[in-house]
Amino acid sequence: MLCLSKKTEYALVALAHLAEGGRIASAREIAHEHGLPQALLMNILKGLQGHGLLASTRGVKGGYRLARDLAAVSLYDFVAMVECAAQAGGEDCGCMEHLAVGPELARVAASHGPVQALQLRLVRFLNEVRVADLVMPGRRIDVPLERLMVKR
Amino acid sequence: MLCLSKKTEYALVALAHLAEGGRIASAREIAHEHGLPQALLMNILKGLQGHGLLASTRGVKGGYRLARDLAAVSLYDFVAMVECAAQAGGEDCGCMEHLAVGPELARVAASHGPVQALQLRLVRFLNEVRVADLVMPGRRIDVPLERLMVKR
DNA sequence: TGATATGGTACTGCGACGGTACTATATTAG
DNA sequence: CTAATATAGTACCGTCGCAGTACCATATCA
Repeated sequence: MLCLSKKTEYALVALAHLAEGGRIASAREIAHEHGLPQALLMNILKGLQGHGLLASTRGVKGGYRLARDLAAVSLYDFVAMVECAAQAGGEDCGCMEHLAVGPELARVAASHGPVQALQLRLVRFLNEVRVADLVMPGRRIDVPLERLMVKR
Repeated sequence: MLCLSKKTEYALVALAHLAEGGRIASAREIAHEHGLPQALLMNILKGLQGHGLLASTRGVKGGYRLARDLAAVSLYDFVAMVECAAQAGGEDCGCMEHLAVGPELARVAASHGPVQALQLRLVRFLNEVRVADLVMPGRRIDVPLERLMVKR
């Protein structure tokens, strides 16, 4: 139902890097500094740019910088952006459509299934946590050696 | 980092079924009643039995029944049991070892990485929610037609 | 003894994830 | 103008875990 992958992990590290000082940084710089696979990170950042979370500048002194206030971005939105980076086209790539939000939430809660109950809690959690709560200037950035995973 | 799969979903439905009246029920009965794949559900229930969440009785009038108070089981424990059902042997199959709990939590929080911050929130969430909060007698049980999923 | 049920184990198809490669385009420096 | 750097876009691939199946052993009830 919920899958937070390495992409999310990498994206989070990159965001922390960018948030620290608000400066512009290239994918290569970020990747090398934190030991992330460069090519993969580039793809992830491309996706985040397509979703409007990052702004990009091409060319020699180019790179990525934050385009939105991280305090205004919920974990829900973030996961949606990262995990659905593939389809950069539309706003809503639909990969989180099953997790009802907003007006749908009431409808879901009313159906009262155990799965729906979990869904409800999950969405609430994801909406409450802001990316800024996780990624804050001054935090120590490091990538865990082992995967922080429940299973896989 | 976190992966709630169909197994979790099915297990939740089964638990709801068993909680409703506290009666014994066979895997076949549960599977047929809620349209779950029978063979798969059997495997899942076997796993939960191995972890002590369910008690089983063989034979004609046999089946599964709850063995623990669901109000005492956190979502964290539950996910660990379901997702790690494969290794029924030991208590701790280790698949959630990366998500620090208890005394480890402080250590994790101190390291202050963005990933650790997320980890912290996640573990808190998983520990706060009790299975009984999701699975309650009287709830309507139904399996969603579409997968309630964030991605996969 | 036969039917029903779990226990255990082994197997499999498929798709997503993690990661790579290549080409095009834009920007800066010399 | 050219070389270097950087993103944009797209296509590609290997591996691995999930979802699901199958089979045999064992226990219980009628």
